[in-house]
Parts: sequence; structure tokens; C-alpha cells
Amino acid sequence: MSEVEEPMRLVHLLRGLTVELDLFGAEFAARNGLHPTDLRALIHLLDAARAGEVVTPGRLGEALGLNSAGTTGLVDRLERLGLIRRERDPGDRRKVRLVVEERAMELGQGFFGGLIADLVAAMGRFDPADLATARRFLEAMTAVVAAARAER
Amino acid sequence: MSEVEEPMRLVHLLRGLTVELDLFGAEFAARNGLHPTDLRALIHLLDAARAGEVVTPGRLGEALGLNSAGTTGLVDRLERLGLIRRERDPGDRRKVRLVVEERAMELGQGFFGGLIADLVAAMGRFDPADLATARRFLEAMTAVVAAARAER
DNA sequence: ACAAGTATCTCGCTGAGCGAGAGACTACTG
DNA sequence: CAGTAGTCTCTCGCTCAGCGAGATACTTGT
Repeated sequence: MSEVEEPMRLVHLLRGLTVELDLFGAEFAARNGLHPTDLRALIHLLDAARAGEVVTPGRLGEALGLNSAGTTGLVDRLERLGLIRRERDPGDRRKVRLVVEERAMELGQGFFGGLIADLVAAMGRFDPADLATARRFLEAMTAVVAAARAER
Repeated sequence: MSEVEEPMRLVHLLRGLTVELDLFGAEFAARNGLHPTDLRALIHLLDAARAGEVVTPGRLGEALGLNSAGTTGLVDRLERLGLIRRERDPGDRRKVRLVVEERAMELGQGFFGGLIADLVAAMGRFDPADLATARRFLEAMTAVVAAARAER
């Protein structure tokens, strides 16, 4: 194995993996009458809910790279689908809290649940030292991409 | 480290990495007056060109999940930007060959070039055995996602 | 009380992508 | 070989996600 070939092979693997994950997400979204943006929003909202953070339309729009008008539309859509609910923040009445509904959790479970279980099962076939190596590797790659993004 | 925690941490790392890569791509696309779809198309076309494969609008649309009308629009856009050129297939005159222009290669280089160099440099700080492990890991995860996609 | 700042929403618009189907060409069948 | 079915691409009309500009409602500092 040449010293140049192996890294390139890994680069292509990384790209291929992101493509597969994107397609998986897009197909899941389409099957549930969502747009890719809706799914990304849902993921963001569920992550925040699990971390106990309050999400407002402003924060959500910023995370997804939408302007305020687009964000209002997105929130309208999610609300119409019964995935979230708007609630005025009692402390600062300019703000709106986006509350995740039960249905959204179930949808998220349907999306992630099976895939995560499969991924974890596949990881079970690696020994702990290898998983630690994989983790170091992924952390290094993520740091590189994040740095490239920040600098440009 | 618990036996359950480490895999979940890896799952989140994988997701985080794909998010970073997506955002990187989206920002690059926006800066060059492209839509995310255009960039995905460009990547597909460059991959095919490197592999010496002929791409037609039909194949491209299928790869990106677009219908024929959307594909025509996409190809129009890429042609207008001077990234590709349409050529009738002399063998089967129903088909159109999408020929990648020099400008597209340069754009692709601008997108991938720097990032790939950084990724490869970061990989250089791992020893070959670790890279082999990372590769096995990525191949396993890609296979899981591909299988999940195929089955649903 | 007033000005400046912040969070969200409304309005009108652009354009990506869809469904339906037309047009051009090829391949199969009797 | 004619006729018909199949394939590839494109056109037309439409829907709707997301944008820019600005209105509205509320908060904060003076």
C-alpha cells in the first residue's frame, strides 16, 4: 500500500459515507412529507431538547443558515405538521419558544433508532482499542474540516 | 469508558462530521453562486470524468434524485455557468453526453484541493496501522448505512 | 418618557424542482 | 421492413422554500 494511496482512499471513504448519510436522510424526509431542511431542523430541535436548551426561531434559523422570513416559514411548516408548538417566552415576550411535541420524538426515533442500533451493532465487532483509534481519527478529521470552514 | 457510551459517542462524531462537511460544501457553493444541488452534480460529474465514465442527464438526475424536468434545469444552469457542455451521443442520438469543462475542474480543485491536502496532512500524524483500522471502521459504517438505505 | 435595540412576522418576489406530456430516436416483433 | 413499444431528453405550467425589505411588538438604557 503506497503512502499516498491510503489517505486518498480514506478521503473518498469519508465523502462516500457523508453521501450515504445524506441520501438516507433525504429519503426518510421525503417518505414523511418533510423537506431536507425540515429534517435538519428536527434534528437540531431534538438535540437541543435532550440538552435541555431552549430554542427560538432566531436560534434555529441561524443554525440552519436561513433568514428570518425563511425561518418563519419553516416553523409554520413544522407546526402545521404537529411536530412543534410555539409558546411565548414569559420572561421576554418578544421571544418564542419552540416546544417539541411527542410526535417529533417518535419521528426522530423512527429515523435514528434503527440506524443507530445497526451502527452500534457493527461497532460491537471492533475491539475497544480499535474503537478508540477510530474515535481519535474522526475527531482529527472533524477538527480539520471545522478549521477549514472557519478560515474561509 | 462504558461499553455503551463509547459507541454512542462515535455515532455523534460521525453525525457531527457529516454536518461539518455539508456546511463546508454549502458555504463553498454559495460563495461560487451555486446551489447545493449544483455542487453535488459537479462532484458526481468530476468523479465520473476521472473514472472515464460517460454521464447523461438521465444518469445524473437519477444519482441526485431529480426528475427529468428538474434535471434539464440543472444541466441548463451548469451549462450557463460554463461548467459543462452538452454533446449528442453519436452512437445513440437520443442521448446527450455531459462534458466537463476545464473551468469545472478548476472549481473542483478549489473546493477539494485545500481541504483534501489538510485531511491528508492530518492523516500523516497517524501510523499506518491506525489508518488501516480507521479504514476498516469507515467501510463497516458505510456498509451499514448503505444496507439501511437499501432495505427501506 | 423616549430612543435605540432585538425577536418575530408579513408581503411580494425569485427560482428549484415537480407532474404531465411532447418530440426525437432506437429496438423489438411479426 | 413497417409498425409499435420503449427510451431519452426537453417544454410547459405550477407549487412552494427561501430571500430582501420592512412592519410590529416588546425590552432596555438614558
